[in-house]
Amino acid sequence: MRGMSGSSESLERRGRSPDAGQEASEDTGLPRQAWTLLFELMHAHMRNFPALAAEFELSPVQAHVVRQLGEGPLAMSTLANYLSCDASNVTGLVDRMEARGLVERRSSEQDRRVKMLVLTEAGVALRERLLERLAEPPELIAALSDEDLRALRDIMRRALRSQ
Amino acid sequence: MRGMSGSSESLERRGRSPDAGQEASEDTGLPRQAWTLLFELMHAHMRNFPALAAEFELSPVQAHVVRQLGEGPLAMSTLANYLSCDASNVTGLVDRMEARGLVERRSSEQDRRVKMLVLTEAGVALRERLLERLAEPPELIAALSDEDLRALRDIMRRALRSQ
DNA sequence: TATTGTTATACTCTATAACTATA
DNA sequence: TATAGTTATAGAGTATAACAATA
Repeated sequence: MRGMSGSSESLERRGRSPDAGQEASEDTGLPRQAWTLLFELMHAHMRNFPALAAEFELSPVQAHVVRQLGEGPLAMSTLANYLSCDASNVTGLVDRMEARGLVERRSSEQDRRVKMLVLTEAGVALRERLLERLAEPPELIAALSDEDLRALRDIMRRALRSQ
Repeated sequence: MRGMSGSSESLERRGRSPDAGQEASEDTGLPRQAWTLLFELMHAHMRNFPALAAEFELSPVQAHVVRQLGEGPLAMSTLANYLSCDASNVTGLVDRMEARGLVERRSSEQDRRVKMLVLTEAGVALRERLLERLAEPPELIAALSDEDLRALRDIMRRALRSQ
């Protein structure tokens, strides 16, 4: 479909040799080396995201909204914030998802300017299938050894802890 | 801006406890545990990609094209392939980038149906700045210990090797 | 006055279908 | 006939600006 594309090319300016990122003292370059490779893998995968969303007849953004909307009512302004987009876009986005019966607008009783979004029953069901699909590891990951997987999992936990 | 949003929410259906992904036998769930956490970090970061592209007055897709176009002439159809989009879109995309002086169309001499894309001098200069910017590790990664960074780098190398 | 959501407008990205020029 | 790129058209996502309702 569209979106970020994958690449087998390194981000390093020096070129694409298998050990690009080995230059300079290892310690000064270490975060950059690790990040560059991680970024490459990320883009290789994100390239498939629009197609994955399309499996559920969702646009990439809609898939993301369904994913975000799991934790109960969310103000439209909060959603705009999560999506890093202008509030005006959320109106049309929610219009389309509401027309498909995935979400509902409910006026807040505390502040009548605010409209809270909730998934419909159909939305919740779709979300469960989507999350299940998203959690399927791609080949690139599934092919790693158990030792690497354990290490990767633990490193990711430590990285996300600081969030 | 827009795009994938970050989330502090786990993909696991069971919930968002710090050790979601710990359930079941560790070995059967290991790829999924590692992937779920990696996916979370990916999305947290991809959320910033449109803003990063905008630093260079590029749309996300244009930024991606600049990145891809580093290895010399590329047929428009090949670019469409890389972008996982229809060839008709590449016409407009390249029109806009050509108008900005970033790329040039050159008719192939082997097959006069084909047009090869090359970065202009300005395009090359922009690409170098962009790659430099993309290679900057985000805080989440930069904060990891050297030991974790080394392990992460090596695991990513092994994962990408199988590509 | 400030904030929430909407509307209006414009641009980019995307898909499909029909077209052209080559092969 | 088949392929590479274009054009036409339509829909989705995005930004900015102006607006109504509410705080």
